[in-house]
Amino acid sequence: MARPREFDVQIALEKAMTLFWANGYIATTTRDIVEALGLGRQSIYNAFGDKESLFVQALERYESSILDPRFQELERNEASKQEIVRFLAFAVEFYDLQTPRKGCMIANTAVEASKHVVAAATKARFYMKRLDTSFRRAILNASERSELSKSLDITAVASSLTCTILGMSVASKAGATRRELVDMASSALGPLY
Amino acid sequence: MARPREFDVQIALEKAMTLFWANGYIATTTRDIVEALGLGRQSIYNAFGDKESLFVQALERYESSILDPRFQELERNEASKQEIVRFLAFAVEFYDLQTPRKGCMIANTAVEASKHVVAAATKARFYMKRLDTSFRRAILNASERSELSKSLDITAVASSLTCTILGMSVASKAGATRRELVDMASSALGPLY
DNA sequence: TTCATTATTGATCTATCGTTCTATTATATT
DNA sequence: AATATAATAGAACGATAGATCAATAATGAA
Repeated sequence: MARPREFDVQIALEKAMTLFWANGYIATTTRDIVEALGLGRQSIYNAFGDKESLFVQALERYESSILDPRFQELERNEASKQEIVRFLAFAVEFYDLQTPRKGCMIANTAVEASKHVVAAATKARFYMKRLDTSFRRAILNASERSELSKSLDITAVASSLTCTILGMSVASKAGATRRELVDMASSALGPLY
Repeated sequence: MARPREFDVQIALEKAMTLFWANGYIATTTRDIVEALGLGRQSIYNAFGDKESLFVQALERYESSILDPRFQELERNEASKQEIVRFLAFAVEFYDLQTPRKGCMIANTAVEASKHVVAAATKARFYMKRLDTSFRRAILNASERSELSKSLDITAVASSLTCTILGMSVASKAGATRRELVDMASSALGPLY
């Protein structure tokens, strides 16, 4: 009935995600996008709508392709101490190995884009809640298995771990060494031992 | 010999600082600046140079008027546990009471502007180092006074406190409650007790 | 085969970006 | 009082922002 699309929408979205992730929402121009995606302007507008809409879709792509896989273990019902440790260990790898350092796209978004893109503010808030909730659940499980000290303030530790993940994102962009990132993570895990 | 300036440079810089702090470097337009400062374009260019130069001066103003006073206690040679606790307590107030939440200007800069303003990247790196160094020194003092557990990894705890300060900045912008900020701070202080 | 529909291409739109120019105004020194 | 100097106000600059238009190409359904 109509002419078929010649490019893969998911691949294009992946490229847009990488671009926004590295450069932020505001600093990324539609010219940058056209160039990075290797497509015509109109094709991009047809497929994704305007810049803000593309950005939101790129954010969602980040959630599904980057975040979700990493949350999978931590969000299991039986997740416990080990899953928290593994999550933090992964965060260290994730942040350290980026070249250039891009940090966490959602954390970046909270800082940079939440004023201009309503959905970005919502997603940032939700991401923080997601971190907190899953950490909390895992700590609770560990506590029930008597793996932890009785006096542990579960709520506080969950908040602290969430804070650590966000802080590592900023620190990595500010040039933290791998060693520093490792220390941040391991020290935040202290209360669990 | 020449016509005197009609406005106070420091007051104008303060206004520019607040604007950049709230909206970031890229998203702040020269129109916004002209409007916020209540001055003519040319007067601003005369006094501060171009946008990037004004931004750097605003950053330096932030350091001297916001950061330095808060670092004063923590950076004393004899600073110890109490100064760390007070620093964190202040950070909670600082982040929580902002309306709207602006976080830390340097942390924001690390995320948003370090790609576009070389001086911003440098300052962010330096700020992180400054946090780390002063925390480390204070922990060392506390350790020498036998206020801490012998087995404490001083380097790791310093990194962790630094990470917490940065993380709280992001968290506060993402809508963290006061309670959450308090928990982040107090949990990061755990190793000191 | 025709036709409605959508993709593609690239030119083009208006608005706004950061910056500069021009003309005028106000002061300190001579 | 005259003059050199810098501040001020506002128009204007070229460049670029995000977005759209117009023309052409390619498909499936009738």
